[in-house]
Amino acid sequence: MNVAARGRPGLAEAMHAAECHHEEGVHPGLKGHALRRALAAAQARCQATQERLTEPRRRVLELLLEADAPLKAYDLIATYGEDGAPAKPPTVYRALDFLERQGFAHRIESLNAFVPCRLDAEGENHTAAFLICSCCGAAEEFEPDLSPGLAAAQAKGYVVASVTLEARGLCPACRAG
Amino acid sequence: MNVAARGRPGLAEAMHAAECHHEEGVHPGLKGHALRRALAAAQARCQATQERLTEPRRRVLELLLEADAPLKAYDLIATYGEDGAPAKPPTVYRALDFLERQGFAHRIESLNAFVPCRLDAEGENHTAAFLICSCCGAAEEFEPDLSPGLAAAQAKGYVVASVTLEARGLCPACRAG
DNA sequence: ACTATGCTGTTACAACATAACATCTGTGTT
DNA sequence: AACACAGATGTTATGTTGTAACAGCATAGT
Repeated sequence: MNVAARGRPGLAEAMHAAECHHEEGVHPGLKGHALRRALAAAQARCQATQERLTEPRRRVLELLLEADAPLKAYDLIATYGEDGAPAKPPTVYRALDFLERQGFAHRIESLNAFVPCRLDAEGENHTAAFLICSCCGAAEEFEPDLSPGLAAAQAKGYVVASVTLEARGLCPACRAG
Repeated sequence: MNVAARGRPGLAEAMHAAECHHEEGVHPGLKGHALRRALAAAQARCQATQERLTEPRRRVLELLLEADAPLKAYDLIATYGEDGAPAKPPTVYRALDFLERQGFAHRIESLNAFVPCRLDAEGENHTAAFLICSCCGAAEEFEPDLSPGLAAAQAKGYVVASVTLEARGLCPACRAG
């Protein structure tokens, strides 16, 4: 893999180039005012919970928010420095751990990649579920209805603590194109 | 990680040792006659579809079937040789690709580990879903009811090709203990 | 100021996975 | 039988993803 750092590409561009020629997806990535507003909101939520949005955490969240698509840890590492200098891996992985704990970001297991949480989750730890486009690489978060699955689990005597749900397919744009 | 190869441990034992003292889980792992029968069934299904259950494929499937819990690729690599000699990584990864394509095995993304398919899936490519015990490491496959999630996806215009569903929690044994 | 706790920086390494290419094996064709 | 093709394997090397361990720093409570 190792998509170059310039222009902050992420997964989408790679898959895009390989497979189709559609316009970029559903989540344009934040810039300028919207970006600052999202970071300020995260800051505020941290203050409310006695957590600290320190510089590496803020920076990693910023990179995720700017991106159009899921980012790999090593994409974050490569683009971390404002001057172009890469971060050390633990810096980024620790920030990602924090962001996941706080619900600011999610890991997409099937991609080994990360996205900022796009849902207004003032509410606590929601279950993250994703629709991942095989063509353009975009990943859209949605609120799954897990009731049938959880019922099945309870019927077997399990106590479920968390659920990962990742669906692959084609987004509307790529399906049409 | 790197659990030693002796005794074919897998994930469960590692977590087990670390966290609790329950008896081994839901899927004892096949031996002797049951094992041979499962392998013969796989062989038969391959002949029916013009596929070849070659030696590395058969061996990797055998190791998965014998195990009590999900196995990491490098567990398979380490225990591959009947004489104790390890396999080369591509040997095992290629066999796993084949077994997944045929529906004989599944990858559990959140563990980077593999299990044999425990469902009588004569029927084609079913969606694999797992209940994973955080305590003993056992992973139980079940048939998820995806209708609500798929409906939501279609409502957004997505065409879903495949779904990954992994739930973590406590199995009945560990919950009780 | 003192100290406990959590965060950061750094080095080094472990764990997971694949590219590339040569060789072999089975199958169908000439 | 010889051939050629497709797919499987063996092998080397390398790429990608993730963490352990420890030293130093910052913040908040006493």
